[in-house]
Amino acid sequence: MKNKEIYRDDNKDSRVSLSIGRFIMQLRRLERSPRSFGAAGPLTPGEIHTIAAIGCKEGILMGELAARLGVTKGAATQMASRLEVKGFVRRAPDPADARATVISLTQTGLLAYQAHEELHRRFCQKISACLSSHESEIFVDCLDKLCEALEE
Amino acid sequence: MKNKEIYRDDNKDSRVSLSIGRFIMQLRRLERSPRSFGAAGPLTPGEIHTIAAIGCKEGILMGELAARLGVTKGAATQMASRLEVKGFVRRAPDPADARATVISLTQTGLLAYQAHEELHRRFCQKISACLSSHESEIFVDCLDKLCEALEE
DNA sequence: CAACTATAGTTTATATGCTAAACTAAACAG
DNA sequence: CTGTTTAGTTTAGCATATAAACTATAGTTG
Repeated sequence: MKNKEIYRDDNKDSRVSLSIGRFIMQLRRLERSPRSFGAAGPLTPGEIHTIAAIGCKEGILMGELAARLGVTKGAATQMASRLEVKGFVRRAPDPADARATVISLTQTGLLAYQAHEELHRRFCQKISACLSSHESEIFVDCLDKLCEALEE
Repeated sequence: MKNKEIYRDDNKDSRVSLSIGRFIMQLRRLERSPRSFGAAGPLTPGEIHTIAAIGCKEGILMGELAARLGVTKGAATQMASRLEVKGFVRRAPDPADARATVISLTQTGLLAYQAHEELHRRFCQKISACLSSHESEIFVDCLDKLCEALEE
């Protein structure tokens, strides 16, 4: 009886961990492929994530961008440079602090940003179609708990 | 009233999408740092994942390894080469098919594998401590649903 | 005020983790 | 037997970072 209980616990946890593993694989798959956003031509995952982060906040500074993306300032600078060359963003000195750089989207960048937002909206709709309110709540709760657990 | 309903729906879905986003950031953070497994010295995420995939199945073929990891055969070969140089795996021709290569763990590789398994066990216990049976069930269900949705 | 420290961003070199393409040898099909 | 497919390997290149070194600016202290 007691043994059976332990068995069930183990089974439950590896079911969860298996599903998490699959979810992660799926996320990885999605994260790997360049795709088109608007009329902007193909953009790598990193590029569109950066555009999205810039589009979220008017007049973001380079250091803020780095923080938002969770990368080093060097990485953010390199990506911003690349997107500037491609015509998606503009860099300008910050009037309030001569050391700082303000990054903004060009018209092309804005198109890409908007296309990404639309995709995001579609994703949210998909979630809506899949999960009930109750499920969503529990899912968010579990995922947040998992994130906390992963902190250690 | 109807408008309010839509508002609530949007809020629900962006809660989910926000949590997923956070989860992804956390995964990224974890995926970036080499760590020690057993007495094996530091191993990159890719290395330990490959060791884990090899350890899972006795006498895995290179193509199977690639499939399991969700990468190209070329990528699998390169990683196996690297791990062979480091002494974690062995490569041998498959007796059943001269084109094929069988990959197995060395003693060092096995130590790393076992250490990773122990970590995995700890993770499962952590999940156990965090989530009730009911939560787990719903969580798994949601994850599986989202995986399917993400296929498109 | 000057000297020192901290900070923002940039640049460079390097590592990790892939992919595609080209190639070789073996297996399979007709 | 010939032609096609398949397994693995190798090479070149790309994406996405990091650390370190650097320059210029801002802040702090005496």
